[in-house]
Amino acid sequence: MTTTRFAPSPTGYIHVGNLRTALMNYLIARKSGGTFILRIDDTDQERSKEEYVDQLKRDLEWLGLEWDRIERQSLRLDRYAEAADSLRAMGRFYEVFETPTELDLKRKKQLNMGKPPVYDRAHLGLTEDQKAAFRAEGREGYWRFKLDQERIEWTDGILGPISIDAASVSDPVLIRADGQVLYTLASVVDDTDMGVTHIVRGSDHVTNTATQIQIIQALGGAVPSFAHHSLLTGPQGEALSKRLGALSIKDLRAQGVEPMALLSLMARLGSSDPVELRGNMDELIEGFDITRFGAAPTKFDEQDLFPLTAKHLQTLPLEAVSADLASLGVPAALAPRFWEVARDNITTRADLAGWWALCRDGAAPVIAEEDRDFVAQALALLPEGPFDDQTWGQWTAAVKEATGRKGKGLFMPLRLALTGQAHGPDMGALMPLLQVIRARR
RNA sequence: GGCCCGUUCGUCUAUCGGUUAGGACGUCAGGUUUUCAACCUGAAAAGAGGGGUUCGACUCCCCUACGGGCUGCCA
Repeated sequence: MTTTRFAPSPTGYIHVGNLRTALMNYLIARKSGGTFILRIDDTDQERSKEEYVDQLKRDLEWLGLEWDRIERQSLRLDRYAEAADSLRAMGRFYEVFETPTELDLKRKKQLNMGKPPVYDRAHLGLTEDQKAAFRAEGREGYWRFKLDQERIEWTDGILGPISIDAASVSDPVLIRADGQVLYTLASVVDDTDMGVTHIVRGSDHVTNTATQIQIIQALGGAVPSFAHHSLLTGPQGEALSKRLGALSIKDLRAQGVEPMALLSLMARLGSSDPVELRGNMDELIEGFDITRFGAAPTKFDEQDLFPLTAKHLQTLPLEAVSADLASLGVPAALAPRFWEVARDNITTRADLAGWWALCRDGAAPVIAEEDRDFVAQALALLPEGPFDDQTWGQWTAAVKEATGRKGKGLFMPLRLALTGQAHGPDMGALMPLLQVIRARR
């Protein structure tokens, strides 16, 4: 039974990078008929906010990533305490008293001497008397996990064989002086308890994985299979973290990006499979393969979302946009034709407003100097409204007859005069919707 | 500084020693369409640099450069 999880910490809005992780885990679970858990990693009480939890759920719902189970770490504190006790009992946990300032100084010294900045285990064998002395100074102890200093190896689902020497990593702090359980421990306990079998996360967790494997083993859990995807960078290869604020799911949604466009891109970007618009979640699941992803950092350009959004909108039936049309004030009787005409010419739903304004109010005509006479002559031949399906064909035929113009030289000036734009819907279909011809006067 | 990963067309990438280095997106050019778009066809476009190993290297090894990550009493 495959079980995956998405474990965001609610300290901000989720962004495209988070989505990529969430989606991969979701697709793996769905592909195998397994379970997808949404786990709120809210052990950090100071930074976690309920507002972010709510928005996170809204984002996932909007995207259609349904979770089978939801968990919150803040509700599982006693489980972490039990795990800590058993680590203490087996001698893998030790209490230390260095202050952040002392640790910082130590690291700087090590760096200056050209040594790796790894915790030196100075407080590893502290006696009870020594601990009491530190406490007498007003210090509070916190707890580190004692790593076995051997090479830790695993076969990563994306990176392939990875080998990290535990000696190059500091013994991780798992419980803070104030008693707060840290991510490294909470995550491992949860993954084990919840039966998580596959973990896909960003490659920023690679080193964590090494230490977590040892913790899982110490606790007697089964080591899940890990896959670390590359991190997204901006179009120039710059770290995306600087712009992540602007790339929240919430904001992309506000910009008019459609869920399937976003999902289609994120399920393929960085893989060797082509990015192609998928119509629904099932197709996405069908076409997903984690082994196709590469280890190199992946450039992400949010502009790529818009062509996909446009393409997606073109596939939508009237029902999918009728609410949008109604709120624009498009009469129900005109809605089917309007959607037919407009849908090939919009990037986002918001663009509908412009086309409707054109139909309702007409457009400021654009008439080139050399076409002035031609357009005037043509307008004289344009019948009074309302127009129908035949109007454009009959009118242009008459204009052709009268002026001798044909092809682009015939049509483009008329398009510009009527719509003010060189690009736009099929004129024949648009004519019946045009209620005002401003070029006429 | 240390550790881990990476570097092939503009972009995402294929190639598990021998290929005209392939595809997708984008770009450009034609074509089709009495207009726009769509569509069809075609084209341009790539192995970071230097050493090895080998009959032969994009592919294996080493070095350098560059990019990303980690190096927290954050996640």
